[in-house]
Amino acid sequence: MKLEQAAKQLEALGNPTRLNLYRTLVRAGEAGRPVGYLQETLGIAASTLSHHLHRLILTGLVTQERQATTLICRANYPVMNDLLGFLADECCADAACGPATGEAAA
Amino acid sequence: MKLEQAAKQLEALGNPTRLNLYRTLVRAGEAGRPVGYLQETLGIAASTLSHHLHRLILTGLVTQERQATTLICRANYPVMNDLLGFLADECCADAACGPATGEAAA
DNA sequence: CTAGTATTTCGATAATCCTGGAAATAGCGC
DNA sequence: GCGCTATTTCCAGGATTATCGAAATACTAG
Repeated sequence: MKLEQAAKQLEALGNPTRLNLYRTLVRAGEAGRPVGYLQETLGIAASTLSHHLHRLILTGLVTQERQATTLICRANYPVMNDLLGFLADECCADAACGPATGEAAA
Repeated sequence: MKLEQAAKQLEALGNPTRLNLYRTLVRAGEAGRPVGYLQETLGIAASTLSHHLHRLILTGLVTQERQATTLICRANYPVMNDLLGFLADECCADAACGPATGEAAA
């Protein structure tokens, strides 16, 4: 069920620490960021970061790639877009959707 | 901080029951849906529904309006759009937002 | 192989959440 | 006011989460 999947992703983003982490990665773009850098930036314990990262990876929101001893983390844009699409899905079927109405019609 | 607010809203949506509930309301559009109807549709205890509803209301995602003895619930579209905007915010600053690739902003 | 750095896993604690039943409250119609 | 339905609040139990420090693992460089 798609709803279950979406709920898991939303839950993953629904923690300030993880949301912050995820946004950092989104900002970083394709370049991604090494775990160590993230740990310093966010100022949390390495184990805590690893835990959160793991969660984001499980939901598919983030991917990792090894570069020597360093692990590079990247936001998974397609997954994010999918999630946004899921939320906006039935929204604009109704005119009340607000300013950004173009989506549904187009 | 906006991030805290966004995290709370995402957390609110990050529960299958609540996400289902919220989507039902999003689908319902401006007409909204009475609490009783939602309870039957979702098939959960009234107290549980009330609890979840309360949470969605606290985060601003849902509003309520009294109609005699019945309470009508509605999705708050502007808030939803705000949240979607927050997520997509830095995303499309990078070409990677689409199918894949693009280059890093850094 | 050895030393060294980067990252994860383990273990443990405090906090929070989800769920439902029972009781309380809100508003309507008579 | 009284009875009735709709909804919420109170209470409790079991499950999950967030966080960290310490120990273990992964990989590179020499």
